[in-house]
Amino acid sequence: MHRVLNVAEKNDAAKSLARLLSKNSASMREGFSRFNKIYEFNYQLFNQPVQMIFTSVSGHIMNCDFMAAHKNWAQTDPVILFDATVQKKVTDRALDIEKTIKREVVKCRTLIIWTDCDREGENIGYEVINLCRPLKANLKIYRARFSEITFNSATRALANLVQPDERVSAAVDVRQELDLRIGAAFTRFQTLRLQRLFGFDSKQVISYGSCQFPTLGFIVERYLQRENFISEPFWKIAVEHQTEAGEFCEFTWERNRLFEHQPCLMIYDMIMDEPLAKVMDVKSKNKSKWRPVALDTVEMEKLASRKLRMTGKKTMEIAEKLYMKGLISYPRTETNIFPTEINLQPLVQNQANDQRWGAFAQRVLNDGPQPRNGKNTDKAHPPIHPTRYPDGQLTDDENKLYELIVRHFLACVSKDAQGDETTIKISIANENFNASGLIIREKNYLDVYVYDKWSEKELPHYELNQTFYPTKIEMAQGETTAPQLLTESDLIALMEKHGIGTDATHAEHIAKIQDRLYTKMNSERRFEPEKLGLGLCEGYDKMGHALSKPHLRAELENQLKAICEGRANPADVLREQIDKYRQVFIATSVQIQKLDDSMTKYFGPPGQNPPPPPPPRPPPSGPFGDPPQTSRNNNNQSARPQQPRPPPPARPLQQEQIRPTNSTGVPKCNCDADAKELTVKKDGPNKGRSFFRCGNNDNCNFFAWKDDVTPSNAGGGQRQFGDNQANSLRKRQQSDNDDDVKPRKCGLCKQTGHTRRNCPSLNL
DNA sequence: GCAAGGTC
Repeated sequence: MHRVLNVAEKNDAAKSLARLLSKNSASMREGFSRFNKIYEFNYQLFNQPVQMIFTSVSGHIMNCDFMAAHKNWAQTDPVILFDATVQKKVTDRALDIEKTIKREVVKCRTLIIWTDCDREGENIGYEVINLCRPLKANLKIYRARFSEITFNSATRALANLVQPDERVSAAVDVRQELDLRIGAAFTRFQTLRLQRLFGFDSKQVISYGSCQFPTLGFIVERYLQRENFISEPFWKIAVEHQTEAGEFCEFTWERNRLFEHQPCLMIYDMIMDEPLAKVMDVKSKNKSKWRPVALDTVEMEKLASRKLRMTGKKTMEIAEKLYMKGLISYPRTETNIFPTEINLQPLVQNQANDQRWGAFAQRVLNDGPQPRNGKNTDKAHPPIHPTRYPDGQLTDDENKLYELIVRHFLACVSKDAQGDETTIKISIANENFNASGLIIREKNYLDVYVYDKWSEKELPHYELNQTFYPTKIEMAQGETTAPQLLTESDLIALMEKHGIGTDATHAEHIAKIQDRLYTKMNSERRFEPEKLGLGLCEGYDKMGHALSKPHLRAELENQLKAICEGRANPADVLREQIDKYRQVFIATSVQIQKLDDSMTKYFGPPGQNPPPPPPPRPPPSGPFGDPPQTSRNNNNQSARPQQPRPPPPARPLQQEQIRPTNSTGVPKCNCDADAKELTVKKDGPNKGRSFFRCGNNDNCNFFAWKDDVTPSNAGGGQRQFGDNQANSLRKRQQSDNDDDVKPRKCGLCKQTGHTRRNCPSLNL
């Protein structure tokens, strides 16, 4: 009988595939590796009986590295590493696996590759093929393509065997070689230089990597955005109403906020002239809050970070343990679609006796589990889900993560929450304000998914066209606030978005840049760069090669895709990329002073060992404060941040309306003379308020309130009144300030020929 | 002593 060697990416897959295809009749024996067993059974393949031998690797069994001659850091000029010979060979820890495969393949006529159907899987397949081909003449080689490990999928793969895809594998070879050459060259160069100049410990590696550096870059970029942030004031109008029954309702302005004080004040004045609110629209509609989509690795890490305060790395370690105990499915997956082959019923049933969520699981069983699926599939693994109920003790962390996975799973297969949303639109003096309320009808998934909140808000009843006087109309000042530092969840999302790392590795990159002392998680669990991270990013950014930005990696990713799809030749891509990075490397070594200067800012001048204490906290004058004096470098400018603090964005409207003033705070009028300060004498809300007019020309229409041209006084006003007071307030005179001015002018812009109602300045 | 990618 012919023998067929089948090799999967890991033992677990080999075991499951053998079990499914043999209908549970496979026998197991040991190989050389204690983790990778051999499973055997008879099968009908190509219309003839064969003996199937299933075994596995453990991911990659080979690694790409330099030859011994180039492994010595001190004796190798790093630039050579762009051209030095590299070789791929079996790693020490995979020697046992190699031995098993070599022993088994010589007994077989056919080799079938069952590695994961992604790019790395194809490459791992070729590692196996390259091991086997020299040992057996006329070995027939096939690739099994399967989207999940189920009977149907595996049977279909065997009935439709294809050839392995050399292009896909070649793309991975290109990536491996580039990552190695670039990583090693920059790491050795900067480590040796910074150790020598700034006295870092000889054991402290200052690494560069095409994933770790952009990850650090995200953190530094956000940090600098915060440091350089300039807050801008804004103004808004808030309306509140308390009904006679005592019910309370807050309305928000449809314009949200304005960045200029004057126009906001004009509108506010207009509203205060006629503060009668009219209900323009009352809408009520069903609103659903969607249950979560099936769980993939990225989402699990983000959730665990936000809800369990667990780092991505920790989460993956614990998930791995749960997986090894058979409690959850494979935790490294990009798939958030449940394959139709998976029977969800028994998986829900497993949870039905739990005290915490058993009753909910029972409800799901009664309705029939209906997963909410996302849009991604890696064609290798299902979404993360519980596979059985624990029968023994779990650690605290294991319990927490298992609970998260179960609750997410049950939520995903249950029903969306249902509610009724009411929105009320009112208009006051042609300005619109909205209020919205929510009543939850059915909590559904929210009953089990304790991580989501949906807050109810009840509104008073309003009738269409009803009018009322608000209890409070307030013009409030606020200011824009700086963006927050990144959480781990933010960081993972950014990496995902820019294609930095894979679902299996981003937690490792985040851990690595902390190990390297480039960044740390602060007490609020947000990432702030350390001096070393800031110095490195700033230095490289000044050189202008965007090494700390994600674009280079994204560009490589596009080229790899082109290789996979046959649009690009792997050798060409490799050569181009190596040439490009060699150039970047050379340019970097020419401009390395820029890195030294940035490092000097944080670690003091070079040549001192050990490094001096850090400079004092930067003064508020700039993002970094003034650089310390360097003994070697007289040109302090070079150590300054290259980007000066940007001026606040110009706001032309504001400049027209809030006039520049002279040293005593008096503005120029329209005929360019110093304006004249007057005070409102007439009784009314503005009595006693100072304003400016042209001092010498009746035809000059200039007017400005004094508190509008005095920056320290630019805040908003606040007025409160009850319904009974409204009449007196809305009768504010538009000519309060026009004591001695004829003819009457617009109360807003002080021009003649129109009134507040049709003032052109309201066309904001 | 270096990267990133698999996996135990």
